[in-house]
Amino acid sequence: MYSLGDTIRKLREDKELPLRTVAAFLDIDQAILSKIERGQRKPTREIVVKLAEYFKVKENDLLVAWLSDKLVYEVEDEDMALKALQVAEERVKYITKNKGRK
Amino acid sequence: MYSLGDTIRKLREDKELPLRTVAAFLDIDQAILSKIERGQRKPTREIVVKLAEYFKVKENDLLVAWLSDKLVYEVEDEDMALKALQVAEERVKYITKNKGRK
DNA sequence: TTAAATTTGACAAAATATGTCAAAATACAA
DNA sequence: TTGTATTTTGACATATTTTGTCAAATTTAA
Repeated sequence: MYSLGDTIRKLREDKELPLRTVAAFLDIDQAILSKIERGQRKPTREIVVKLAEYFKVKENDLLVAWLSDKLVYEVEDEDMALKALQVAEERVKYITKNKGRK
Repeated sequence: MYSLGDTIRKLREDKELPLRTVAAFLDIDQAILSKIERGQRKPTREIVVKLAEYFKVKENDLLVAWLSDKLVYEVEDEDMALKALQVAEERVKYITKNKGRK
């Protein structure tokens, strides 16, 4: 269960590409990419989509990692983190099920 | 499974209190409280704590509703919402388990 | 030691969240 | 209906957070 940062750092290092190269493709400063890989910054959705394209991995896999990163970040210093996630899960299930109706 | 807004609206209406009164206690504009109750605005953590105090309900119950509201809001227009929540849950469990160690 | 790559931190710009206010809408009693 | 209290709405201001830029410092590897 790896964070998005760990995942893209591995993808980049396996191809032996410098931050500079990937950052240029993404059209962001390499400093940001460095921080993203180490979890100090959260990438935008757009950057995640570009990363999937660049490394030719499934966009959805990266987006799930990205979204769950944000969720973990949002609850991490709360005691009721787990409980809140479980409640949110139930609510999302309910919303999905009733989609379209009233 | 009710949202935080529904919950506090019910608490307030059961006591037949106007927005004005509760908002004054919270030290916010009644317009904000109106929007919070209808889910158009997200209250701050501080406001949620004050609401629990005011209505004499468990602070944690309200905070769980508040946090899960924020989580649902964060994922709601994403296809992979449920998947992301499940991954986040696993990650939080892992983090909690290993808390203290490095 | 050099050169390339990475990391850091101060700062700026952009985006989002939060709050204020007054007017409009609603509810409801007289 | 009218009058009054309550609630809702939306334009706007302020505050906070996020995102990005840049240059210098650090690390890595030859």
